[in-house]
Amino acid sequence: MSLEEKLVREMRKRGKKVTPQRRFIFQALEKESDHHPTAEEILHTVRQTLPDVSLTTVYNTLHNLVEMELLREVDLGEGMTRFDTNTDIHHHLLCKRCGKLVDIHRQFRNVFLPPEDAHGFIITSHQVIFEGICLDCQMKAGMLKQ
Amino acid sequence: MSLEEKLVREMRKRGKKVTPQRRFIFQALEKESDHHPTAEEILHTVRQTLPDVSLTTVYNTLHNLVEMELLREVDLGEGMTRFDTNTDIHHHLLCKRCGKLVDIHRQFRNVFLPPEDAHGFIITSHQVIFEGICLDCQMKAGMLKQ
DNA sequence: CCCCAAATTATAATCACTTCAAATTAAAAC
DNA sequence: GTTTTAATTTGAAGTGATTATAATTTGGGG
Ligand SMILES: [Mn+2]
Ligand SMILES: [Mn+2]
Ligand SMILES: [Zn+2]
Ligand SMILES: [Zn+2]
Repeated sequence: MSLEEKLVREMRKRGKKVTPQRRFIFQALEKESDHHPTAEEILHTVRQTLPDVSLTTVYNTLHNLVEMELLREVDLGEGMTRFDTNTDIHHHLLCKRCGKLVDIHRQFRNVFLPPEDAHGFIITSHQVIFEGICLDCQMKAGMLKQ
Repeated sequence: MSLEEKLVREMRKRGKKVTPQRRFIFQALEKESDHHPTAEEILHTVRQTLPDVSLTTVYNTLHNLVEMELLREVDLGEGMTRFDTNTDIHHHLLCKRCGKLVDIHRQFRNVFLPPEDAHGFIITSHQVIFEGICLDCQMKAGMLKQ
């Protein structure tokens, strides 16, 4: 089942309308699922086939999906929010130079806060963010030996 | 040696001027060091004794300190940047309800990316972010048994 | 005490995102 | 198929944090 089909079903299941705008946004999410797109990027992709969609609709739809827990927001202090269709637990690796963002599927069993370190918080999630310099940026900077 | 003294010394060491504005910003950072203040919070504190400082100066000074690696920016997607005078490696615990941000000084030895998972990146740092609900917010929401 | 590069300031601009109110429309009811 | 209506879409205006600009002031070396 494609992501579009899945999201259409989930919308229907919750009595939400399936508009053309939403379908194309779902398609754009599927097409760009590998690189954690921003709302603007989704808008740009959707406008290639539906030139009059508004940015507001894109934000509306993305926020709906987040609320429905079918989409995850990833915010790493770059000044804009990225969206992640992968809602499984996973972590991220960010290039400080170009902003490239890669999934890390490794588990870190060790990452757990025992009650005495939790300051009374109820802990609902955690994420690990690695930062560094990607291959392309090492290349551009002439950082590769050999 | 107080934080103010330390920062004044570091400024002098790099040939930077020590202005009254900067001194009061250093004092504000020291005073608020426990709660990861924003630029606006620093501005507010400084204005209690120096009512005419500009927000621009606060941002300038904070960014200088970040560049000098004497201050760390913490951005967790709350829409504004917080500043952290603790530049040692440590992690954070964030309340999703009220934004309270607490330091975690525990080490997670496990958190390391072996080359085969690093996608060719040179990894320069990592951070763990825990999210949850703080005691105060549990209280307000009547979530505490007993 | 002078000098001037560095720092400060007010103002305007930017940028991602949100709000709003009017126009459109999906889909349920007939 | 037609009607109905609440949900959705839309462009325009608004927000809030941060940055840019350019004129004014000043710390600190000589
Ligand atoms: Mn991801
Ligand atoms: Mn901290
Ligand atoms: Zn890169
Ligand atoms: Zn809280």
